[in-house]
Amino acid sequence: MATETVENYIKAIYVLCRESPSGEAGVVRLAQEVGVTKGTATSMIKRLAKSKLVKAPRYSGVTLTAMGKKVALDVLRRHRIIETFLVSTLNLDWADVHEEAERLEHALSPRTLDRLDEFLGRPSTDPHGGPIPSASGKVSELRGKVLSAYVRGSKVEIVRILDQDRAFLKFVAQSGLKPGVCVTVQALSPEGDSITLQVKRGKSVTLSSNAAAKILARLQ
Amino acid sequence: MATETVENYIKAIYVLCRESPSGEAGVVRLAQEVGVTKGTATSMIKRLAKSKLVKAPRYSGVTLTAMGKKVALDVLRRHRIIETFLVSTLNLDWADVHEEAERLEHALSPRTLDRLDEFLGRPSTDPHGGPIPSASGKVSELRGKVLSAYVRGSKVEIVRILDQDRAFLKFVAQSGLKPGVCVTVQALSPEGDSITLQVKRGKSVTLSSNAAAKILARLQ
DNA sequence: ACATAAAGTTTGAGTCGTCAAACTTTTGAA
DNA sequence: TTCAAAAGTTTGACGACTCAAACTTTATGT
Repeated sequence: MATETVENYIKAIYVLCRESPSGEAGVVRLAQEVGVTKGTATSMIKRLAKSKLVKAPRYSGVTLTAMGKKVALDVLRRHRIIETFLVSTLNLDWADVHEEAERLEHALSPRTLDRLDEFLGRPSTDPHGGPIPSASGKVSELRGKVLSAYVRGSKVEIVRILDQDRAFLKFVAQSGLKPGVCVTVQALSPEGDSITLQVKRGKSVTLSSNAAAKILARLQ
Repeated sequence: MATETVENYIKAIYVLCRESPSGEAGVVRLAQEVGVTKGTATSMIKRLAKSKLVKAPRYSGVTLTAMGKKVALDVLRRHRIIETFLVSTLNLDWADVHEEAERLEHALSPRTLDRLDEFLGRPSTDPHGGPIPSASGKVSELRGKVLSAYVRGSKVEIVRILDQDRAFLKFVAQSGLKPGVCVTVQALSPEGDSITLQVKRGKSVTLSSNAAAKILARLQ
């Protein structure tokens, strides 16, 4: 069984690979994500490579093996089910649950996880719109484009928030941009590098394109 | 903050002190409880003593300091609230929840614990009848005597199961001796070293006095 | 193209929690 | 009372995970 630390590295590598265009995770970013120095990350990567969880050519990017991916999806499943529980059953703040789930995800037996999943009604996404991998390790990455990719006048539904940073989530919730909400692209300002959304009549929000790139939406 | 391992030792010491007549925990029993060798237990006790969580005169029994007791009650509170959740909300088997809670109890933030407690309706005991310490660290040890202490004909209510062993709990549940159930002492056999209880009309159970000493009950 | 910054690796050391085995103290039964 | 067994302690070693700092390789900007 993978240790808690190993699970954390694997999960971080998975996330980094997803969001990097090359599909590889860098050591420095990984170290930062896990909260260790780069030397530590390097030596852990070596161990992971030895146990066939990652591929890591020297002085190059890290990628998960099939085995590694399986572990990652398993951890992610636990993480997202717990987040869902914390928000929808215990009414914890949307922005706070990430760190809490981070700790709980390593302590759940498969049986308990399944009961929890059942109790929640087998949800398909977590509160941030992140898809919950199935028990057999399948994820349906939600179709949907980054907010900044739409043109003026588009009516779109928020589908997912990609960034788990507390402050950002707090802002997003404040602005009423939770998954499921429908908004209209009111203005695009290339000079101002920003996008303005109408959330409902009379209420609109302006985001930097950078921020808008962390929010996924789909037409209609 | 006490590490997970430290919390486990402290909790075990608390439990052993409760159940030993001298009020002290022995190293061998402690090691057994925590699942390590006695040498390991000794060295951990030293560390605990250094951080003022236990008193441990050389070659003598271990006891908790006020600080240690506070930690113990905090862990116990988490443990019992989680057990309650697992049984009453997730419908996990009565006999299985102990080990599960054992892992989860170290991963809950105070805020989440309180929400969980609220969700459960602020229960005062766990599914085995163990009292749940208050957030401020108070326990009301349930009044009630060991089953083997009653005389023939007594009508008593099961109050608590002291042993957390899976097989024993399984047997107890099977026999219908959960906390809250009323039974009558039908027979006492000093020769057979056993006690027979009538659980309901037509159903009776026989226990060794040893087993009966692990079940607490109170009159009427 | 080449200097240098950034990314990645290595080394040496430390902490935590553990074990096995040798050792010492206490205890209890003959 | 005495001496073996039980309880407790010490020692030396190990694996997992970490750091700081020195080092090497790769990428980049002028």
